[in-house]
Amino acid sequence: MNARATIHDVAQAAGVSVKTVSRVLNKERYVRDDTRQKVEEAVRALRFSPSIAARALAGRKSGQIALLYDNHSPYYIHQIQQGIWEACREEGVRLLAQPVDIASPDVAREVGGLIDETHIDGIILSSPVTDCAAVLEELERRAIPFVRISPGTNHGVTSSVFIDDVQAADDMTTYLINNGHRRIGFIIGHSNHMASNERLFGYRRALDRAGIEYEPAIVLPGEFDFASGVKAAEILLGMPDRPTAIFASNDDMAAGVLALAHKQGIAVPDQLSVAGFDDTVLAQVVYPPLTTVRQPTRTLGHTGTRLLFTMGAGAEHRRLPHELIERQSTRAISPKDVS
Amino acid sequence: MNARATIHDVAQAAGVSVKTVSRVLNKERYVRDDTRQKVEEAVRALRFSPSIAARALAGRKSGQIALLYDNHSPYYIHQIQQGIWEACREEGVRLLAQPVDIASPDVAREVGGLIDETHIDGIILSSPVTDCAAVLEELERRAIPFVRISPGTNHGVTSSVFIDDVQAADDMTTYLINNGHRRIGFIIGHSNHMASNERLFGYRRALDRAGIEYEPAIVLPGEFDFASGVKAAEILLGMPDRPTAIFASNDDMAAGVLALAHKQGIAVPDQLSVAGFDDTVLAQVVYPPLTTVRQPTRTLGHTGTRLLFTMGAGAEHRRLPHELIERQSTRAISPKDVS
DNA sequence: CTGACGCCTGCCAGCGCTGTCATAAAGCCG
DNA sequence: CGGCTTTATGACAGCGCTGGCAGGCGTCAG
Repeated sequence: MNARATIHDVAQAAGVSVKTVSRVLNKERYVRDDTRQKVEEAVRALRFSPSIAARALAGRKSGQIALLYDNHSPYYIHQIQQGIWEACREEGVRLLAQPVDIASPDVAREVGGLIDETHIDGIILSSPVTDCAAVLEELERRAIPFVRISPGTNHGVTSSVFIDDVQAADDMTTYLINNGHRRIGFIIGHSNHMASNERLFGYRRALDRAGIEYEPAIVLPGEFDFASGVKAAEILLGMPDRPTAIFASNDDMAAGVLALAHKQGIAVPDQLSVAGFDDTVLAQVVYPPLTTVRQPTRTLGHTGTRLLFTMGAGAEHRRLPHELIERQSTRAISPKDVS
Repeated sequence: MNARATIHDVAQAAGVSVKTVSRVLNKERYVRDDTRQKVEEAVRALRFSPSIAARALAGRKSGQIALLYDNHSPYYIHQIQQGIWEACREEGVRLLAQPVDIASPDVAREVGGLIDETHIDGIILSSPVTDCAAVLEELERRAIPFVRISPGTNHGVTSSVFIDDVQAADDMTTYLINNGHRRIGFIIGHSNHMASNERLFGYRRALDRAGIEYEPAIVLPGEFDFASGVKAAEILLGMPDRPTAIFASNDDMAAGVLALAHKQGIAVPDQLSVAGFDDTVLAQVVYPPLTTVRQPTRTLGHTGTRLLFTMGAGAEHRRLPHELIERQSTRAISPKDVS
């Protein structure tokens, strides 16, 4: 009752050899149906769960994968994680969530240590770890399968899942333009996320197409967090001729803009339109709820994990659809509204 | 270079036996200083990381602990996790974060499976898993050490960390009363969190002490999430004689109240004071920033983990201080303000 | 000088599984 | 029916580490 059951106990209970139990557990071929059933019954009766440790030691795989992240938006990584977990559960695989510091000189060693210690047989990288050269190198040296979620760079040999950040930012910018906005402030994301550049590029592309001149003065750097959104907003809203709309590269920064607008008594969306990106829970929690680009975070995690499990078939790059979500933080203006 | 280094490689490189290497790795006594240094050098040179799997299999401990959670506030568990991770890193222990569903009839089996599979040597329970009878029973049957973060019930044999929820809610209510509020709406937390009752109790205690009658009509159930905050607010703010203040049992629900107030054009804090609980990041992200009770989440996680590591010394129950954080969502009213 | 004891190190078994190989039974073909 | 392949099962070694034990050496009291 107290001591854990081992494969030997199961074998004895089922009247077969340990190897046969092992075969059943690993769904191998060449086990007669009635044998399989006997074993399965014994497993249930003894509440047997195979030791990952013993498995990892004896075999080639451990049934564990790891998620590496260095992302400061809890909502974002929470949702990614959720999707990964679901996929893992379907597959009976355990997940190790591991935060890393991609700026640290020891990242590679740490990731290497993680692999050696835990015998994980696959890794999921979330942005911005996806583009950390030291980590990628280490993973390749060890020839461990991995997939990347929202990577910024292309990579032939390994799978990835992502959305079209350029097009998404273009869509949002175009939406604002179609709503009559001509001066649209933009807050760039954290410089270590490749997506930041792509979103900026999409913004510029939409502007270009509409024949609106790009104004560097109303394009400010940010770091994907609330505080940097406030900071950028302080500059943008302090301008004598302030933009009529602000498009922030993620929801956290958009929330910062909203907060400052409230504080300064600028009505959103009546006097200022604000748009975000990601559609994390945050977008609906602030007031007014944010018009934003919905990124299917959960699905990104889920799909990425599935790709990892089916890696044998070669690298696959899957683009998932994004969606513009119109809420109450943006409004159409007529040209005469512009001061 | 490619194949992982084993303890044998290290032993050979250092010119000692594997057992001696093992002694150095485990900081055992009885190793000469120069031997220790030779070994440590070899470890560094070979970039050796001991296999957790082999350790777990051979020895009594695996150097892994798990965090069990079933909490839908990403900010909250993120911060708890943060604290735990720091403590783990100090100790060279790996953390497995595991979501569970305490309402599922299989929780116990799942937790048991986790223990069997991973050989973890300790568990941290976060609320509300802290009070899930099935889980507690399973853990006790297996005699695995665990600590509880913010448990609702007392438990002699195992350590815990918590804040005084009753006092904290009392403090906040008293603060509102001292600001002239007499009709204070209250939104209860999720019924499966013991803290919910305690906060309600603190609210009532403060009311009692001030000689204010308890009005069941303005005390509504919630579920610790944004949506339930909105729902409760719809009722409270729809009353002909609505409360002048609303105290929500956590920040997520307070954010819901804020959102509805905005939508209905009720100015916060001028026409309505709103208070939250937890002081997660969310409290500063909404507008106006929430007056709330700061719970030292990170420290709760860190302290809990330390208690787990030092469990041998017997169970310890540690109460951490809370703090009332005054921001802009509350305001004093004079009696005549009341309609 | 001897014995007792503390310090340091190495040998070996074995943790709970899977891989490899051997072997037996069953199916198939002309 | 003999020789072939396919299916089904078991024996056994060994993954990388630690626990238990044996044993050598130095120190110190008697």
